[in-house]
Amino acid sequence: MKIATFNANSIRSRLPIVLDWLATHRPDVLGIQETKVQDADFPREAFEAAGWHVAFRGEKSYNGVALVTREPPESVRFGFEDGGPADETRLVRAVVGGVAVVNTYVPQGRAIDHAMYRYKLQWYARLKRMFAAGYSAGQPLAWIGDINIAVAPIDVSNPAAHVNDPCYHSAARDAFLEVCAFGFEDLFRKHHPGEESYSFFDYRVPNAVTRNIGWRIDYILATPPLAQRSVACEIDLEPRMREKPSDHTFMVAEFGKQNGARPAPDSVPSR
DNA sequence: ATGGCACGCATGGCGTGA
Repeated sequence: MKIATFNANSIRSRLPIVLDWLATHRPDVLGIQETKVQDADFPREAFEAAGWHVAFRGEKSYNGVALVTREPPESVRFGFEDGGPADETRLVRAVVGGVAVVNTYVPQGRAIDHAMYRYKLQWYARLKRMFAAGYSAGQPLAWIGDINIAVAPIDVSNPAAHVNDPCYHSAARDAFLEVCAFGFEDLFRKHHPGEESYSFFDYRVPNAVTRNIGWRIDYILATPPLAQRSVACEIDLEPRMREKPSDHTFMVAEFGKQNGARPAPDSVPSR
């Protein structure tokens, strides 16, 4: 099984790159963030013509998430259901091949003295409650997406220069780690301890990819039953080197067969 | 790396991203 994530920075602008990547890598599920398109204009037909299922929720210009799958997904739901802002264009979840998948576009935060930063911290707290209420660390569960945190110094170039950046500030790192305490393991770091690799490269930095100046802010996180099955997790820099790239690139994790064959009874999230 | 890019928009400069 393969699970992948990609912040597209406009799915319409990135359609050729996404369709090429899907055809080459054939993931079971690809979570996309920042589709930047309202649902009526989402290029659904292009995915379906290529044989993919796609579930999406977006808005004009901003945000937007999607799940692209080889098989029809089960139990697709958008947004929080906790009485706060649903943010349906930042959170989509489903069950794919017996694995629960939560795909998020966490708010970036703008600046640590901005209201959106407080909202970002609340977002992690809401995620923690959502996982605690609807899932178990004993079930195969993946939390994927643009999570907008470099969690350790090796996850951003020149970390000392970014201590007040909303994607590296200690309060946000702590809030992210609080969600991870539910039982998530960072699969890229599991397979590449100590490696300084990034998933985002600012357009404004010349030759950022070849100079390796960027951020690792996209993640594939897994609960123990799923993490134990992971055999690889890679950042694919090739799409970031193409013409008209996103500023992020793809990450993909591969999993071996589960022990036993059938999912645990609690593998479907409860309401 | 942060003046420098790219996105979408009832566009012709602006808000946003990270």
